[in-house]
Amino acid sequence: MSLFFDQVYAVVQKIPLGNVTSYGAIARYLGHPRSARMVGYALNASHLRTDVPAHRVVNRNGLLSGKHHFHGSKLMQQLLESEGISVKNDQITNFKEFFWDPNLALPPLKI
DNA sequence: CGATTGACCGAAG
DNA sequence: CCTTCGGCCAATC
Repeated sequence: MSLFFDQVYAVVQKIPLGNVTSYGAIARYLGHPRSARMVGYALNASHLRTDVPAHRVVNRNGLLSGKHHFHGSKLMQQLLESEGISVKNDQITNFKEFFWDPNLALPPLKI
């Protein structure tokens, strides 16, 4: 199993309930600032894992870019709204307030 | 084995 | 403000 994928899952699991983060933020935290696509790819492979709240990960604009990959297109929005996050037109309102940056909240992996 | 494709991001024009 | 482009790396064709 790829270590990078596993790292992604570990970070996503640490996202506090009611907060969201972006693919790029996770990628940067893992030391791959320009491998945000790999984060998305990793989440695509997280279909089997129920312990990975992928709905809390959106793109840098707060847009639900991955909603199509959920069981239902509206499931992602419903999950976010159930956590107190408002979603309008596939976009998180006040995204900036709900944003959770692992680079600030978590201790750095490498010194 | 080369080409294409992603749940992306940032910089440049 | 909007569009274009390069980069990143794995999986699929």
